Amino acid sequence: MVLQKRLDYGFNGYQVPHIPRATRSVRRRGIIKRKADGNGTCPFDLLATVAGKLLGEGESSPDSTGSVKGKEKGAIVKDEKVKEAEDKSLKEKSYTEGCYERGFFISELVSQAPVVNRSLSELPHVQNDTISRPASASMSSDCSEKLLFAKQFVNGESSEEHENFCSKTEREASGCGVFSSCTLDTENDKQMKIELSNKAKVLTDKGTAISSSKFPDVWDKKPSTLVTSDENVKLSLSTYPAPSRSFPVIRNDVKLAYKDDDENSGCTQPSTPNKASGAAPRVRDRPIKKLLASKYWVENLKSDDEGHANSGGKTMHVYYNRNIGYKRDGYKQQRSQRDFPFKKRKLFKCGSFSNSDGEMSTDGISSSPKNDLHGNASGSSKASSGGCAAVGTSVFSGGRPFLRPGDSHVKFRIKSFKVPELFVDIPENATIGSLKRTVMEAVTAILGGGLRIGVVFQGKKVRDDNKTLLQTGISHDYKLDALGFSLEPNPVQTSQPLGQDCRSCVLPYETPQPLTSIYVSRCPSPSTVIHTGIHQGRSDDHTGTSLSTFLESDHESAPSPHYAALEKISANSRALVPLTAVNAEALSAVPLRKPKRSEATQRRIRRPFSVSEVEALVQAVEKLGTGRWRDVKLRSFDNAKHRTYVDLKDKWKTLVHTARISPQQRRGEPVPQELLDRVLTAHAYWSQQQAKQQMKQPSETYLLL
DNA sequence: TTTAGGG
DNA sequence: CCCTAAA
Repeated sequence: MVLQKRLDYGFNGYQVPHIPRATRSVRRRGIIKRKADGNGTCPFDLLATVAGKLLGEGESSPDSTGSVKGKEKGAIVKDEKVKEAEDKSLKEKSYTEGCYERGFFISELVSQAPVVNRSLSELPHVQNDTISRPASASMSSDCSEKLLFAKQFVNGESSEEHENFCSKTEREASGCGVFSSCTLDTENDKQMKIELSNKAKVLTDKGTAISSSKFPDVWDKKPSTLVTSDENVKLSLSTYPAPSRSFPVIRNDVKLAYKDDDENSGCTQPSTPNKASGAAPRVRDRPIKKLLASKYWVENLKSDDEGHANSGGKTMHVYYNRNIGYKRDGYKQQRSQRDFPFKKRKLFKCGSFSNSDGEMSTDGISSSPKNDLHGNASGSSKASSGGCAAVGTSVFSGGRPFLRPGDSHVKFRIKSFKVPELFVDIPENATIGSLKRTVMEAVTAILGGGLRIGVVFQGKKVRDDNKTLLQTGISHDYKLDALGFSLEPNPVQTSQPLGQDCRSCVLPYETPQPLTSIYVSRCPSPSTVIHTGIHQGRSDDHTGTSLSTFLESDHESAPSPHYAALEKISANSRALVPLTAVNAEALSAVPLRKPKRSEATQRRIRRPFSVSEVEALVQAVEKLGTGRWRDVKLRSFDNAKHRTYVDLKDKWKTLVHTARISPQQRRGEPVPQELLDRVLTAHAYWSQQQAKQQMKQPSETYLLL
């Protein structure tokens, strides 16, 4: 759906602002302190990385021409259309074969209609396919959960690969996995879809593309390739919806993570390929590294991939099951264990907010990260027995309240925030750079807007904002009860973009469901940290989602790379931390709430106007003129609840501006020149009309006087 | 509530 | 997009 439309418009290029407006705003508001320069210094590069892999993998693609397209926008589409058919078939074939070769099960499902909002949980195995439509191949195994999973969507078809790290049996036997924490978010159909296009090339090779250690190579060799079609690659970075029986799930976060491992793997944008070697990497990799637990992690991650992608690989499967030491490969297993210590330590570093890099301004909140990672034994067991109905979004808290000598303050420590599912829909010919920015924007949007904090205490959601902590039961002396916070989308509903054709619509949180979860741990009284809390999920009022149970322990189990990956991703969400964490730190009267903005006045998420919307706007304005935004709204955006007349007015303002600047300076999804021309024409016309009125009015009044 | 503009 | 003065 998306693609077609775009093709119709015949443009291809896409430029993303270096620093998304939204980001700046957010930062300005103090939500995000860290600067996100389009240079790859931002933590979100991690995400981008995944895409990078996908893109780089296409070496063997049939339609790979090996050349790199220029930067010109538009005009590239024509030929592409012609080629599309054959390319498609080729790819399809290629992909299919690949899947079969690997013993994947391929299913075809057709969902022409944009079923974006479909509950993922409805179709455990094809959740994302639904979104992409036509032919999608989905691999699945007996194991209903996919711990790892990555996919590639091309031309509506999607190639994906799911990797299971455990079998049903395993899961059952082990009860709850220890890594529920790895879940970014599950049972959440909230997704973010981003679209943009660029010139970098992507290969739609087989599903294999995504996994396996060969990435680095491919990547390095071909930072960017060529594509002939305007296909989109969709990356779904999210947790797999937990089955009814929900188990902790680990997603392909891992994949995101490992890529950056290669110090110099060219996660760099096409334009800066050489940065790979030398000191340069530091600039970019550093942040990533911080997030990434360590190389060890990476290794493991890779291993995982290999192990699954290549059946014969000598990789190990890392299971994060504390109860059962399942091993498929002794060697690897050993290695994994060997690395544990490191991982743990590293994990702390990256997971803890105490990173003193100051970038996230979350310092000071946590003082003893290490302890935090080590769950309290009793707490752990308790947790596991609590039945992990892990739905994904859950919150925990644990630990003992920090008792202060004089007063009765409660300190909270939020261990981590998780970023909800992120859905990226990007043309194959998009550049890595734009992909990065896109993901960045997506994440920023999630973090910066439409979120509110939910508080769960003792398994119940605390809705009364006016209650005091004490009244609620949260006091400095409460036992091991869990206190949780959850990030939930604002009640603000989003409507579907104009009509059916939400081509490049950003699918924000259409439904109010918890987006993220936060792990909180009570600030440890001195050295004891317990962050194993269990909360029986309870349905949230209108959100219909439940805060699920979550358990976490790190005693025997080594932190999983997934976790690390998650942490990395989560790191970004640290942007959110300040709100709560800082408060806690400040230890103001009410540690949990930020009276002003955090709760009620959430900044709306950014929703770039699609071309279709622009067209509608232009058309309306041409007819109604400027200055009648309400009418414009009613006329063309009546059912786009998220577009207010002020928005339309603002959009028009920017459109006029856009039309006046050189194409090179434009950002975001390119607007057809034709439309821009109309904008200028209409603007000129109505300005003139207005001027006439101005001229007329004074005289009239004058005459009247 | 709408407009109109600056931020 | 947000915030607001004005209308």
